[in-house]
Amino acid sequence: MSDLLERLRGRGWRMTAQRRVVAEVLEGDHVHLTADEVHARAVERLPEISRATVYNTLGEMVSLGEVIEVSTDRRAKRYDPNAHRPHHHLVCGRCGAIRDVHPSGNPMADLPDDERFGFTVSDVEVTYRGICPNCAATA
Amino acid sequence: MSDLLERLRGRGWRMTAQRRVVAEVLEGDHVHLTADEVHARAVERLPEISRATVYNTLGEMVSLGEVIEVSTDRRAKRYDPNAHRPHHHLVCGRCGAIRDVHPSGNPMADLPDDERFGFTVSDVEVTYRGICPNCAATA
DNA sequence: TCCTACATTGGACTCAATCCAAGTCAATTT
DNA sequence: AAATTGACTTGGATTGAGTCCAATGTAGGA
Ligand SMILES: [Mn+2]
Ligand SMILES: [Mn+2]
Ligand SMILES: [Zn+2]
Ligand SMILES: [Zn+2]
Repeated sequence: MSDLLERLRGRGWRMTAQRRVVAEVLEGDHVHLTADEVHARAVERLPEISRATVYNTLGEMVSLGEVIEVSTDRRAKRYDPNAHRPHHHLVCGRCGAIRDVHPSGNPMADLPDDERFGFTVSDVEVTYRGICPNCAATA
Repeated sequence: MSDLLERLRGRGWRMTAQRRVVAEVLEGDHVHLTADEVHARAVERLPEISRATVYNTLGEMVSLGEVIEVSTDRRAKRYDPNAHRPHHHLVCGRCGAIRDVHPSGNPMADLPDDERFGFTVSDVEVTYRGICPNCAATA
């Protein structure tokens, strides 16, 4: 049963078939689907669901903090249900595979005061890039 | 005289008025202009320059490694002539101001082997987010 | 069961970027 | 200096991701 769905229900959401399938599609670890991928999988369960609703639902999940948006390239945004454990991303430059990673240390502490230009720094986002073992094998 | 322009000339580029003004617009530190901003400034010097040429020229500078593309948000890409000293970015979430920063330490060393999933990691990109002093003052 | 505020829908629209065929021109050759 | 030619430039059409909207449908409370 959907962990994400349970949390959303608990927030007093009006539950609809559309929202249910979107939440169900986002189950799992290392899930980073585009809106169109979410839509394609949702359609398998609920053929009449529209792209607009998928966008609406994902957008609401994001503003509720239950899903995060990930932009590792300039293509479509990806939607990540792993919102409750802060993490960064490791991306394969060949096939686009994305893994959640948890670096040791705090990258924010690595920014010296004299490199802050008077900014109040509140967040840091780290993207590691490389080649995944699968692509390395099929070199 | 343009440092960037000198490097491009040295690579055997056919020199045109259009390429010259694009290179000149990209002079300076902490420069992170969008293609449209580059175009607007280029038009002041060469009124008939087209958007397509600005895109072409920026794209070539990028593939020559003389300019880097920066995507700190989902809006237009930004073009950064500071390609020869690796750096990261500090971004104001309110006004979009971008500063070049050089964190101490090597963020790539912060990714433990058991968090690499067999990837060959070749690059890391860090974006610090916060509020700039200007925006903090006009809170 | 009825009501209505909220949710869904398809299509039009935006924005950044790319593509293209036709025209232009920088640099080499004669 | 003129001719040549392949690279460069141009405006407009096209694409891709996402947003907006007015009309329609419906979940959940009364
Ligand atoms: Mn993730
Ligand atoms: Mn920069
Ligand atoms: Zn791969
Ligand atoms: Zn600011």
